Order: sequence, then C-alpha cells, then structure tokens
Amino acid sequence: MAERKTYHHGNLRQALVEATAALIEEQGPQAFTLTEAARRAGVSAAAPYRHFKGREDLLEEVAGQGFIEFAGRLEAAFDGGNPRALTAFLRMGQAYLDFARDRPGYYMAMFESGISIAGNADLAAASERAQRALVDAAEVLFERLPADRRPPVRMVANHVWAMSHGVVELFGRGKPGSRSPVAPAEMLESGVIVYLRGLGLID
Amino acid sequence: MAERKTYHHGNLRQALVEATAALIEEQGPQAFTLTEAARRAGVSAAAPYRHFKGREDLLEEVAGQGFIEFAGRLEAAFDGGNPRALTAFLRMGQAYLDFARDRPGYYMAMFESGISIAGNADLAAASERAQRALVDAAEVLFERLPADRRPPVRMVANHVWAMSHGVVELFGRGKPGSRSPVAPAEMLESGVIVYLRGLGLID
DNA sequence: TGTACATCAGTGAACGCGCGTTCACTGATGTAC
DNA sequence: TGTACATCAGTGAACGCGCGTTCACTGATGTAC
Repeated sequence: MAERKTYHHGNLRQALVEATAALIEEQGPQAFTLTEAARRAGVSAAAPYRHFKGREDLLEEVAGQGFIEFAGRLEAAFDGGNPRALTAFLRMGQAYLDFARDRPGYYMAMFESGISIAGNADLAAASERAQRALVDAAEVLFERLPADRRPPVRMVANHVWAMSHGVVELFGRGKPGSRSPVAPAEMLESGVIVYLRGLGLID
Repeated sequence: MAERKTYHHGNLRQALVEATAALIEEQGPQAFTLTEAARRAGVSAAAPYRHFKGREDLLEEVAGQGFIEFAGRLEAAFDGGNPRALTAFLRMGQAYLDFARDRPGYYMAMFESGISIAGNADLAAASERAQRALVDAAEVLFERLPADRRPPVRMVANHVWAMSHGVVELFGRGKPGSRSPVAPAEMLESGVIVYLRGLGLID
C-alpha cells in the first residue's frame, strides 16, 4: 500500500482509517500504532496529524465508521420485518455475525479497543443507531402478540445483543482454542430460537 | 505497595501477579507493562525475570490463576445442583457476574488481553475446567427431563456462557456509555430464565 | 488563457519517553560439616 | 553452635527500539484577476 505518484495522497484520511482496521484485524487492537498506519498508507509519520488530532482520534473514526456500517447492515437485514418478522429477526442475527467476520478490524475497534464511546458525540450517535436497529426489530417481532404477553423490547434487544457479542468473542474467532466445533452462525441461531420460544413467540 | 525491609522480597512472584491484575483493572489490559508491575511490587524492573520468562509469561500466569478461581467459584455456586438444579444453575450465573465484578483484572487478562490460551497447556487446562463446570451443571439441570426432550448440554453451556460474557462486556462495566439502566445481574437472570423456558425446563 | 499568490497536505529531522530485556554484580539465605 | 560456601533473588546501569508528537519547511493545488 506504499508507493504513490503524487506528492499529495488524495485520500489519506480514508486510507489511514482502512490501514488501521487492517492492522487491528491482523494483530489485535493493541498492535495499532499511528506510525504503522502511516507507513501502510505510504506516508510519513507526521502526515496523519493533518487529518486527525492524534492516535485516539483516528481510532474513534474507525469505530465510528464501523458503527455506521454495522447499523446499516442490521437495518438492511431486518428490512422492516419482511417477509416474516421471525425470519427477518434471525437474518439480522446472522448479519451481526457477518459484520464481525467481514470487518473484524472495525468490530474490534468498536468493542475491544478501549475507546470511550460516551466521550465522543458522533460515536455515541452511531452506536445508538445500531442499538435502535435491534430495539426496533424486537418491536416489530412482538407486534402480533397480545399486549399482555409482550416482553419489554429493550430487554429483548439487550439479551440478543449480549448473546451475539458473546458468540463472536468466545466462539467467533479461533482465539480461545476454538471452544466449540459448532459454527458460530448455528450457535447464535439456535440460541435465539430457544430464547424466542421462551418468550412464547414460537410454538 | 513499595517499601520493604529485606533485600529479598519473600513473595515476589505472587506480588507481581496481583500488581498486574490491579494494573489491568485500573487502566485496561493494554496498560499493563512489566516495568510498572515491578514498580508496584517495590522492585527493580529486572527482578521479574527471576520469576517469569517475560511479559507474556506473567500475563498468562494471571489468566491461569484467574481461570482456576473462576472455575472454583462456578463449581461452588452450582454445588452439585442443590437444593434444586434450577436455583443452583441461576446461582452459577450470578457467580459468573460476581467474578467479573470482583476480579476484573483477572477477567480481562483471561478474555481481553489477547493471550493465546491454546498455546499454554496449564492455561488450556484451567480454561477447560471452567467450561466443564458449565457443561456439568447443564447436565444435572436436564437430568429430570425425559431423554427425548433433553437438549445437547454442550450447546446449552455455550449459549449460557455467551450470554454471560456478552452481559459482562456490554453492560457489566460503565464502558460503552452504560447502554442499559438494568443491572447486569437482573439482565442475565432474566435472559437465562427465558432461555431455559424455551428449552421446556420451566412451566 | 496566464500569472501571482494563498492555502493545503505533505516531508524529514528531532525530541523526550518508557518500554523489554540483558548483564555483571552483590546482599541474603540456607546448608554441610 | 559456628563457619565456609553454594545458591538464590535481588540491583542498577545500559542497550536498542519504536512510539507519539512538534516543528519549520516545501511541493502541489486552486483561485482571483
């Protein structure tokens, strides 16, 4: 990714974001350094300071872009609950895993890099959009249940998010010695189905 | 924790382990350095090398001790399933959260420090003991169900582990802007109860 | 269309820093007799 | 009980390194006229 023709890079800001994500994907969030990101973008170590306030700022931008794509994928997967709310909901769960698999650098920046989401308004907004996608989906999912049998949708969203995140962290990567022979996708789907049955949504 | 009277520390190995856990608890896994751990133990930066091969080795020892205490707590909480398997199972879930809350430095060393569990036999054994505690508990829990309605216990253990870990990571600490007003303990309990109902264990 | 000039986005050298690790050393401890 | 000596568990200085960040600079770009 080094070697460029012009003195000006042209798209350095975005190149740094992508280099950072690649770096984290390959070696973990701790391995990310501004210097190395600059090197990968083919630029001197001082150049990033034209686009970011510093190390932390770049990391937050990666996480922010991650949350936006993440939210977009969840929304697209649920697709308003079509054709059936349950199908759509399970599809959204798979989209969660797909994102973690396709964009591990972004996922780690979002959840494992130690950045403070609350301390950055843009980041907080992007993160909330992702949360809202889950809550809205739960809302649609339980619409057809009589009001007195509807669980609190926020609780459902949190449970499903927790299970999804847990599956990614514990079983999604080879990391902890591949604790299970079952694929993450099957594990999350079966877990969510059991959970929804427990809420009286199935059977 | 500095200041000691004798030239020999007396218990440096363990003091370094505890200093490391404290350091991680306060500033996250990335903040751990051998130098700082030595400083906290009141010892020169070279001293740790009398007890550990290096930075990684110390970190793995912290995680290893963590897994052993973790497994012990889970086993003790389940207590063979007394007085009732369901009560004991939920108690074990709370023990999971209690450990993460009481020993955050150890928990982070185990799950968030990027160490390779598979690459260290002691560590792998300790980690498996914790996993076995969950699987054994699930076994007891479903004993009374007729064989044809019993779910695969390993699956149950994995689902519960994933949900527990997800709750700790997403809602257990103030980190991601406290996404939920609900206490982690209630969140995990309600999640597990819904899940077990979905398996036909309740009602 | 051409030119002067302000602005932008890079460079490269330098800085201070703290890290992990090694080394020859030395003070304290424990043990053989 | 005393002493000689091997072993153990520390020290402190030194190393090479890469990091984040700053600075005066300069090449490229875009715009006013």
